[in-house]
Amino acid sequence: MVLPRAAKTQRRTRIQEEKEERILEAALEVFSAHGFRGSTIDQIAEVAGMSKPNLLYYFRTKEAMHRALIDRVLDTWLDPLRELDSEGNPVAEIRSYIRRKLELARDFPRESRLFANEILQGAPHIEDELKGPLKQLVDEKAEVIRAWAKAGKIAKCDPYHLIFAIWSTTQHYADFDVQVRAVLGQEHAGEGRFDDAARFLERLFVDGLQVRE
Amino acid sequence: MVLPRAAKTQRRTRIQEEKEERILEAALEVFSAHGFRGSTIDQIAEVAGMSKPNLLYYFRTKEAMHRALIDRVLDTWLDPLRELDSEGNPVAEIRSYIRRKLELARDFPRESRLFANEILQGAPHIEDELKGPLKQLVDEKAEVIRAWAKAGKIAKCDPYHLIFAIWSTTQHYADFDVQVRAVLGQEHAGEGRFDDAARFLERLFVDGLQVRE
DNA sequence: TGATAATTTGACCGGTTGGTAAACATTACA
DNA sequence: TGTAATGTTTACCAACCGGTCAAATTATCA
Repeated sequence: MVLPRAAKTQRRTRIQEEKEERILEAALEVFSAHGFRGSTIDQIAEVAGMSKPNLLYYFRTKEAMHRALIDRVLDTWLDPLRELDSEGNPVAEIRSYIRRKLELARDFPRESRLFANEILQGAPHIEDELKGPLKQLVDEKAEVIRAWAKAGKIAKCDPYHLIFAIWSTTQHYADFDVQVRAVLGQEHAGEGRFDDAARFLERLFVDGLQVRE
Repeated sequence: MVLPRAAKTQRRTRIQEEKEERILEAALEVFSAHGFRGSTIDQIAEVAGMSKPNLLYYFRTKEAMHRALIDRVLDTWLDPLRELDSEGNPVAEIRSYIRRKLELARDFPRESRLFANEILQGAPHIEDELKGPLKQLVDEKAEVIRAWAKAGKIAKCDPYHLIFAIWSTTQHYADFDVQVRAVLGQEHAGEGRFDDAARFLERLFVDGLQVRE
């Protein structure tokens, strides 16, 4: 039989799990570096150390690979925001949200670039995720922030734009890494830039959120 | 004769100027939406309303189009930073820098995305510009900011990361527009989000830069 | 107006790319 | 062990894509 393609069987075999894992790892490497259109199945196959038809045995199309990858990575990507705790100390919560996001940018830049590529080009494959789960989560957390402001625990500010500002400043160090490196030059080539960024951003946001008068 | 290709002649004809203009406008539309690799000459030709060989009469290769486009847009893109005046009032200067960058993101989102696409994928075509003119300009302006901090006119902070933060927060509204729209939802679909962003960002940075104690 | 240069186009080419078909190899399991 | 299901590979195809060429059309100007 030729068809099953890991769908008909109830239980996934050991080989299926291993190979799908290897493929998605390779797909992350390639898609995050060149975008969907700029990536080829051959490139992914080479990184995975498998033949092209073999990849297509596990994922019927290039789109299916991309989709599976996005589904897998999206949850992890949103975890830091989910952890924002309405019961905690507001300023401390936001500070550690920034730190977690920056750690993600440092440790998982490929995941960040995967989404950046996608959104930059109009989010043709993840529009539903943006308008559904993402919006829902942001709405919920924006309400938490708004409540903090109302209670006088942080300065009044637009919670949506605060979240955008935290996203953009932290992800910048993953998505625009080559620019950051180019501007900072050789002397800051190490990972120290993330510590500098953390210090700067925590100060910027924490001072900006302090209640005035 | 078949060859000239707008190079042999000393003076560019009216037709040459018009057509090159049309092509670069179309190229901006397409490259900014799909990235270099994701764009095809046919797409650009269709947007420009010209035939593919006709484009290639004015620009020998796809790369030449891209290169001409980047050269043309880069200067405009860096103008706001150039205008940062060491003689002016520090806080006012930074505030108006933010405002100008945000206006650029609102009025020229395609130009922003053009660079974002390029940098995100490792800046294969503009590495020299990043390490040369861009770094030079940023170094110069970082020194201005550092001097302001040293003179006690603004809070001490890492000037490079301050510039990165301003870049990322403002360009976010151009580069990740679909995400911003998706999260804000229908109700904020108009251009009002740029005014909200301006209010938020000016407050964030200005408060964050106020000298403490 | 006529000749020359500039511009435009349709037909085409070779390489790449996503994807398929079918033969072959390996694994799981009764 | 035998056999059916699963996994892998070779050869291949059709569409696409960057770019060329030569012929045809249009603009320029003496």
